[in-house]
Amino acid sequence: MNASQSQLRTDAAENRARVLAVARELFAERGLDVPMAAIARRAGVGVATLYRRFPTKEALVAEAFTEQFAVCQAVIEDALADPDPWRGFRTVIEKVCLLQATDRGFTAAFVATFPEMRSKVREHTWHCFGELVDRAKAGGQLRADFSPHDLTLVLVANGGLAGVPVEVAVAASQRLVAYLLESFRTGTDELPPPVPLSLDLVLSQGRLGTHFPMKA
Amino acid sequence: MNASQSQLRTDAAENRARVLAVARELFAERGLDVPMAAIARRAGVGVATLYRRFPTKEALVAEAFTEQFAVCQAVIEDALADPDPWRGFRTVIEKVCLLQATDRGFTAAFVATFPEMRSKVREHTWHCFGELVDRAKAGGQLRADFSPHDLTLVLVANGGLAGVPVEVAVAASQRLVAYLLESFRTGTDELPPPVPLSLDLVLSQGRLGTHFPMKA
DNA sequence: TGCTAAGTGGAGACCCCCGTCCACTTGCCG
DNA sequence: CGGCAAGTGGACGGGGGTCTCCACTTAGCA
Repeated sequence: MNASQSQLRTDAAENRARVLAVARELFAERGLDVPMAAIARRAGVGVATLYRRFPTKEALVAEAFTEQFAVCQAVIEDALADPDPWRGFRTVIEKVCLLQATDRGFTAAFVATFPEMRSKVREHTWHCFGELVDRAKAGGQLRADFSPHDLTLVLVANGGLAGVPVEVAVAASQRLVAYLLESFRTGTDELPPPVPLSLDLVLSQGRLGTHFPMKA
Repeated sequence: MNASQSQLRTDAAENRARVLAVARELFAERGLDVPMAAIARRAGVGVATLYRRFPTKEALVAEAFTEQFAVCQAVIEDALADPDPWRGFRTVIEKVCLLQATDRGFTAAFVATFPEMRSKVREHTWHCFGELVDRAKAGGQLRADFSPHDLTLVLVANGGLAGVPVEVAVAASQRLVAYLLESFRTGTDELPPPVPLSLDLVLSQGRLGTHFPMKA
């Protein structure tokens, strides 16, 4: 897992770890647009050290968020193991949205690094979620016209909360999610057709203009 | 209304108008972070001309969006005139969200300039919406625990769509809004308490970190 | 303990953006 | 049609970001 760390000198390994910790902290607090210099300063190292360990800012971001993404994946797989498909479905959305609301950099990092992830992994996760959706529909608790793309929709909408203070964002996210889940479950009205808001589409834009100021 | 324009030389007035048009276009397409130089180039003028007419980028943004904000206000007031309070309520949300989805700069401009608006106007608009909410509740079509702050929640969530290509954003926004309206109307489940996501709170942060890259 | 390769920090190259300044051009009134 | 105030464009100052370079320090093996 950490072949890179094992051949590092011990002090270097410590620095690397501290940098990563600080990066996660700052990204969560302030979003991805914190300057590399700020991370370096807070970690008590020079900028060069950052760039020695992570060739680019994007690489640092990717490394800083792999943990969170792994959590997301685990959340989905756990949900599949749940005998109650609706509870599984609901939990996935709740947990992922909570993660997103808690960490200001989450959405942008997701957009910036997800395309890089081995597409096997992406497809697998996506497939699992599809499975979950199907089961929940079969159980009759999820509306039949729910589309898996609606997950992306939820993510994007919930991502709009980045930018309000975290405590507020969490509460707001919970209320938003509650509203949406209610529609997903009890809904009977006709909806506009599901939007093929595929992840790929959202991600494709590279950096997304106004929205995800991760530079490039 | 245009005391400023009337004493402009005719060529200058034309330039001013063209700049404004181009600004609206680019802000809508790419968000507020288009460089002033880009606007100048596309308008066929030099940067100095921009700064001669608009002391600062923020001023240009404000001017470019006053129209849209006036529309929003009109939408709310029209809705109050509607005899069917639920239809009024629904229409407000639909129209405002459509506006927002159509224009990439909308959300950021709103955040950047709304605090500047004469607070009389803000309060009035806000008051009107509250009225609308009360009526819709009295009519029994809007769930009793809907909070006017939920409007902000909708705006923020829908604002998350800035950053996807416009056509997609519009369709996605429509579906999102449909989901939410369904909850607002038919909802019966208990929700987490309404979040005091007041406009002021959202706006207070000055520039909102990752999310609203309007510089300052 | 001494030597060396690994590690380090900070200056600075490079780029992009906002906003200013000033020498030049041009509409328009008399 | 001539003169001047209004208008103009592009170079430039200042700031802030990413990433590089290089002279110096230090861990850790023999």
